[in-house]
Amino acid sequence: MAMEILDLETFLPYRLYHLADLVSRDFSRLYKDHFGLTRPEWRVLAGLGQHGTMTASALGEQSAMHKTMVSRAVAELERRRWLARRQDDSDRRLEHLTLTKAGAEAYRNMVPLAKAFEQQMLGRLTTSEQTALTAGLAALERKFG
Amino acid sequence: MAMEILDLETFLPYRLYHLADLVSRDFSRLYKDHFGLTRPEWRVLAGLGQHGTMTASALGEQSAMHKTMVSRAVAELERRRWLARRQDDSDRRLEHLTLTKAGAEAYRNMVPLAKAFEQQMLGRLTTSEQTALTAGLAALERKFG
DNA sequence: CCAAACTGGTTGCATTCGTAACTATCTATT
DNA sequence: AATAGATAGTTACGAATGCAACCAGTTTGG
Repeated sequence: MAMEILDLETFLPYRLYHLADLVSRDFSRLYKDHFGLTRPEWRVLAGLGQHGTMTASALGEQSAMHKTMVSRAVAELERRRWLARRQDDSDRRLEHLTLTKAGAEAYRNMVPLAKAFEQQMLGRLTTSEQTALTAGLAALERKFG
Repeated sequence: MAMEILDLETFLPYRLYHLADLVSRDFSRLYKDHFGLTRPEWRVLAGLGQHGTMTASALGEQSAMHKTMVSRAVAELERRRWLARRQDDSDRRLEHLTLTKAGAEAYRNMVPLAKAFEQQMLGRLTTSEQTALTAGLAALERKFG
């Protein structure tokens, strides 16, 4: 077969996707097994924990989620009483979302686990590998994001 | 709120996933719009184009796909007459898959598009950024894959 | 040999997710 | 004001995916 070949293993989009899938699958056990959260729910929790109060659209922008996913994740976390909604006074389309005590508590428990996961991940790399990785990702983000 | 904060934007699993999602979504237009393929179908095409003849399990391993996805993608490509199955003589559970003329033709058309995409992606980065990126990804792959 | 365990591949079912259409509200133009 | 166009968020539906159960064929150990 005298045709030009594409080597899948070294093809950048494939490598990225595959790695992200592996890591994400691994990480998801943290919030799935320990807290029974889906990925969108975890992201909403993370967003509100980090920023205090946000609207659904702001959440969507910050964590790169489609508004339908935000909507469903918020509904579920509200059902659990992990967050509360408050209507905006001047614009009644807007809802300000905040973690409840229980939600903040869950966030507080989650953060060290997440950081430990990341550390364990980076810990497997040498310092120069870590630098290369973050520099490379940052470069891609600058051009893509 | 005096709690430890996790910064989502710089959290490695999130960054990886988000970038991969952006790139993959962008790249998928190539095989979706031009050839009407799904991602699993594209990967099967790529695997067979690269390796000539493979079994379904080999495809699954090479391209990190669940065997159900391989099975469905193979069925669809067979329906299109882009690949053909041949039973193994000594082990009748095995099927050897090969691209047909039409499948090879599609592959031949696809490869330059994929390479151009990758080049365009890398082209936005400086040489040292490219080196950093591939080194960083390779390091992660060594420890994770 | 023959039952038990294993492997390649398919199918049914439940979950996840994205697109598009919808409701309600707000803004801008006239 | 009144209407047209935008925006926040929800919902309904379809497509993609994963898990588990399954079938057919093969290997292994008594």
